[in-house]
Amino acid sequence: MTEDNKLIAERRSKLDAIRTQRNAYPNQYRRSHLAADLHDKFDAMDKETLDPQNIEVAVMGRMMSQRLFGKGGFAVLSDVSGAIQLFVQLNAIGEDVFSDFKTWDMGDIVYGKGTLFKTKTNELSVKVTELRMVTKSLRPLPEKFHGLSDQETRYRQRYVDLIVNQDSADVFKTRSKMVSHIRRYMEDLEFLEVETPMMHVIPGGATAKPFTTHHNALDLELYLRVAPELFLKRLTVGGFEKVFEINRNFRNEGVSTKHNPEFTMMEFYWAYADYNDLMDLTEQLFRSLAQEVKGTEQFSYQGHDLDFAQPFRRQSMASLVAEYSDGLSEKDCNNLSLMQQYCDNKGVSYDKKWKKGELLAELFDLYVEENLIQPTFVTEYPIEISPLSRRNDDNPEITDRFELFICGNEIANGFSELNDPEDQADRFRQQVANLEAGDDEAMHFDADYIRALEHGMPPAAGEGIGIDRLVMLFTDSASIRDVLLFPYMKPE
RNA sequence: GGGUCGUUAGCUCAGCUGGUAGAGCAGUGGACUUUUAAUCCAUUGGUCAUAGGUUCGAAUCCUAUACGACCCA
Repeated sequence: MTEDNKLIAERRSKLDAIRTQRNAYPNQYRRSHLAADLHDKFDAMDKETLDPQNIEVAVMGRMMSQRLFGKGGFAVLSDVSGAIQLFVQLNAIGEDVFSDFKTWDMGDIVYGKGTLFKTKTNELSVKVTELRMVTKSLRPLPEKFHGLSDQETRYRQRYVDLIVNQDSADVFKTRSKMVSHIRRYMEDLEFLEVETPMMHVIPGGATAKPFTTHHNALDLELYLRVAPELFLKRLTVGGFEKVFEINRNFRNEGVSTKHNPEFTMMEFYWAYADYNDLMDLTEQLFRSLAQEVKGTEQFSYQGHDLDFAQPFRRQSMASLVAEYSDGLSEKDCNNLSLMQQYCDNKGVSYDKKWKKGELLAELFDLYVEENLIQPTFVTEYPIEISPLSRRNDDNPEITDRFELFICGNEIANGFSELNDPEDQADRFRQQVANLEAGDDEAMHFDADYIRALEHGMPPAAGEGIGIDRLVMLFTDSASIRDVLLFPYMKPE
């Protein structure tokens, strides 16, 4: 990229000229209205009614277009709410200001004061009596018609993307609205919002590879958290019976259209509830989100029509594998050698060390996941892949756990919590064995967490909801990068 | 990690089987006091991602690298 091209040099010399005459970066100008306020109030009023009132307003924003002709011209200012047009006439502002105005560039930030009127084509505009550039833009904006479409530039220079692509700005406004709605929804249910550590001495709460960092003064290896789970559950021991946290997690894994190294989750824990209560809450939350964001419970994502008004399907993992694989029955899914035979026949590769739950999960990944378009709670997760979940009372091989899939994407993961300290210690030991066998996603032994459980954790259920993926769903975004203001990118 | 595609002016894009680099917008100069992708006339602007190679000659062919997009694991 040429840093000092001619366009920038020209703008810089205009700035230098301004500096010799006045403060080039003034901050005493104030607007009276946002663009959208003016449109809301006056768009409906006809010219004959509006013009004679001589309503005085002051607006500020980035100049996005300028159309000059002889002794007059129009400029469109864009502010956070929308855009408003200025009508600039030589007679009204004088020769000096007008000739100055003619040198301004797209992207300059401008203050305009004057009276409201409607143009011939009935567009609400400000007939300017006072005009001032408040910030010079030194870099040219992308062309106005095609905008900025280069994905890489959009992600790396999000500020430019936000200036020129209204769609992109709308995605992030929607994201903010969703997070705010979720927070309010949880508070209304009397969940308490808390913040727990991002830097962990013992990584835990999910099977995932952590980032490491180092505390200099303490000469201590620390891990960026992969999940807040174990801390939030300690809080239920402490008597906070309903807690939630909306915050960042960090996982040292691949980057894809569905994975960013740092991502946002809401996790919540609810004492005296079980995983069925979680599914009910989730379903209602998602419905109310759909109403809030979309205004309807029917909408589409990447060409798939979704209907959140229907009850979300709830189906066991084994029954889904039976449904989508070709030839395995639900009963077969409880038999390791039958599943291995099936894989051998189909040419599906697997690890001989896998237990039946692990192999079942693999088959689920392979055959089922991508087919789950309508919201589906997948239940009865095998114990082997659920080290923190409560064992089912009737079947010790499965846990009271679910994951929610929509359009083939995992959106949420929840379960009745394991609150038996001895069972939990056993499962940690199993994870440590996996870790020592080379599984770098396995969990560490967290002795303090066991100590907390030994004080007695109330029976509880907890869930994590991937906020980024949820935002993708509600903004019809194909890539997680489209819903992250500053997605991870390799250095330029 | 593997595969496919992409990278040309500030932006959006052309550029055929190798023969001196193009357009629109933006910019600059000029005309125009109700335009809205304003219009009209004139005009500036390039390390063709990077590094090698083939060739009399490379944006174009070959190799490697970087970054990105998409698909797969």
